[in-house]
Amino acid sequence: MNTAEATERLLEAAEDLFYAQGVQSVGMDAVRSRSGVSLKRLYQVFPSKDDLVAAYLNTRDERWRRSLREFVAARGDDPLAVFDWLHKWFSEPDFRGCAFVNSFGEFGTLAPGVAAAIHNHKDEVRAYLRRLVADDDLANQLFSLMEGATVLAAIKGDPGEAGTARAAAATLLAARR
Amino acid sequence: MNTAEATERLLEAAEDLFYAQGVQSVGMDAVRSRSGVSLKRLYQVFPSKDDLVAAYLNTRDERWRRSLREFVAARGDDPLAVFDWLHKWFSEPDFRGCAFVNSFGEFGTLAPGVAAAIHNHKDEVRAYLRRLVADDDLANQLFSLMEGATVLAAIKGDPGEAGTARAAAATLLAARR
DNA sequence: ATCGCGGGAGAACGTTCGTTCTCCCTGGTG
DNA sequence: CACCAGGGAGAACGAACGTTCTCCCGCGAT
Repeated sequence: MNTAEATERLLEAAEDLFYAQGVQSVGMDAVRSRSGVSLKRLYQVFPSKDDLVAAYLNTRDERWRRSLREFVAARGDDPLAVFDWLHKWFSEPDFRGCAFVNSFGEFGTLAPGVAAAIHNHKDEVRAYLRRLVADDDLANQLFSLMEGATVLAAIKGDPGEAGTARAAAATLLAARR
Repeated sequence: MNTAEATERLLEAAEDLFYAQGVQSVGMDAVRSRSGVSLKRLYQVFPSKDDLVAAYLNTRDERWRRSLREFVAARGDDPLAVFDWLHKWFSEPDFRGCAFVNSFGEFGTLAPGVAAAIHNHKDEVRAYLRRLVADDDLANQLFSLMEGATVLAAIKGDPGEAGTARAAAATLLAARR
């Protein structure tokens, strides 16, 4: 097994485990078992758990935003499509909320690499929304709705929060015309 | 020191430490040191850390909701006052987001006592908003805005998120008239 | 004064976890 | 075939943590 494949398998295992159970309750041994990559190799690729966590967050950020971007683009960049995508996401069987918000809950401002990844993710999403609606205030309001819907859907296990936020977003969009 | 005072001091220490640093990274020794209550007494009052955590969340829930309720009542139960209260909360120097959302990030659905406390808190807040606006759909939308603003204010350290959510709430309220 | 007991301080125990080390096998090279 | 660099499996190590245990003191009852 070469380094590239080991990296890929490690990130896949880390994402599955960290997202499902939280970072702190997953040991490096669990990552080794699920990935099939030896501990020695693991520590060659990611010298510490912090490095693995940062890499997990950054790869998840990119996949998550790409999925959202492509879905919305296929709907002619309609801002309301964002909330339809949220509904789809919330309905996935292993949905457990925003990985970045959850990690913030676990680490707060303590771990610098983690905090940087969280900030970067939220900044990128906000910038995307601003491009989508071309109105910074409105974009910020939609962002708040997105985050709130995600948190509540995760806690309640109810994808319907996406519909609530969508209706609010529709009202906000209509008020700007 | 009697049991009642020990309980009070333990809960105060637990809340300070758990909220500031997260539950998992605070050991029972730290709670003992800050509270000045011996370990023996600690385990008499709270037989396990889980019990202490559940008690922490439940006392925090009650204080938090009472503070919100009283503030909004003093403004004639104006729903927008909710967001002014949020701004005040976000501006506190030790603000670190919603304790319940953070705990959800740490424990997910794993710890039953914790999960129950989280559900209870969110249900109570939602019920309060429904009483305030007498329109369930609108209440749910405002709830989403509240949660989103809280998450973003915590991550960015910016109390201004309350103003963004307030503006959105004003638009939603106006649209219902 | 003596006894007994509840409580304080903190050592101790067993487990878990991040990280490193040991041992052995493999496979390519001369 | 001899050799050795590298990697796999997992033991080992040191720290941290939840929980329990030991030891001792002080105080109320007899």
